Amino acid sequence: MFKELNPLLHSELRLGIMSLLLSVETADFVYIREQTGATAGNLSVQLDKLSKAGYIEIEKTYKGKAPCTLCKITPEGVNAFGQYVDALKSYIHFKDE
Amino acid sequence: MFKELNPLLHSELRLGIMSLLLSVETADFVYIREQTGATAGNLSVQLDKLSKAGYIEIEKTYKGKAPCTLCKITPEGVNAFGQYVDALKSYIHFKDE
DNA sequence: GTAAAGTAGTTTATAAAATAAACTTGTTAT
DNA sequence: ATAACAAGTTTATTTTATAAACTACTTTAC
Repeated sequence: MFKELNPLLHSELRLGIMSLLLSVETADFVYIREQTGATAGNLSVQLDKLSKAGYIEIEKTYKGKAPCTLCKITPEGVNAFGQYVDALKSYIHFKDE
Repeated sequence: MFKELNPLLHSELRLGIMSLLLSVETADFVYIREQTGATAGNLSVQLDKLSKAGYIEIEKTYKGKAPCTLCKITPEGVNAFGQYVDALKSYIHFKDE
């Protein structure tokens, strides 16, 4: 009846991160924090989870002398997101758009 | 950027319950348990939360001699669900259907 | 009739998760 | 040098989901 919702994606912040990364393909820590409104601590933890799951890749670089954490969605991430959306459709009937 | 996802609805089981009640308009405890695959304990707790939020109404009746807990979505529930779906669209681009 | 097994549901205890507060490391401005 | 700031991380706290254990009642078997 209802498809299982991947618990890693069924989280407001992680869903926002993934949604963002889907649209821009690469974003740094500060940008993600600003766009999602998350606290740095929370963001750090959630990025770590997504990274460990293989849904995103994290590269630590520098922007000038300041550290800069770059994030990028992986093909597995894109796939998992697609499946999540598909599962959502068993709960919700989307029309329009 | 991203709309807030009502935490009461952003839960796999509660979303399933609400989705179910939207389609049938009235369902009893056992039916909901079967359709969602939830354990009785978990279902009891989540129905209570939805009821306390005013999203569903619970009526305790009898089916013959056996107790029967009837659930029905309220207008506020319908409305909250609609807003939840709307918020989801800020995270996800739904096409088709 | 009474013991055993089953049904419907609740309460309570546990495990997992989200989140923020506190901290670390380095940098820029005074 | 010292103070204030930026980018993150680690740790601690609170919340939440979930299942296990329980209650109350009913039916079935002896």
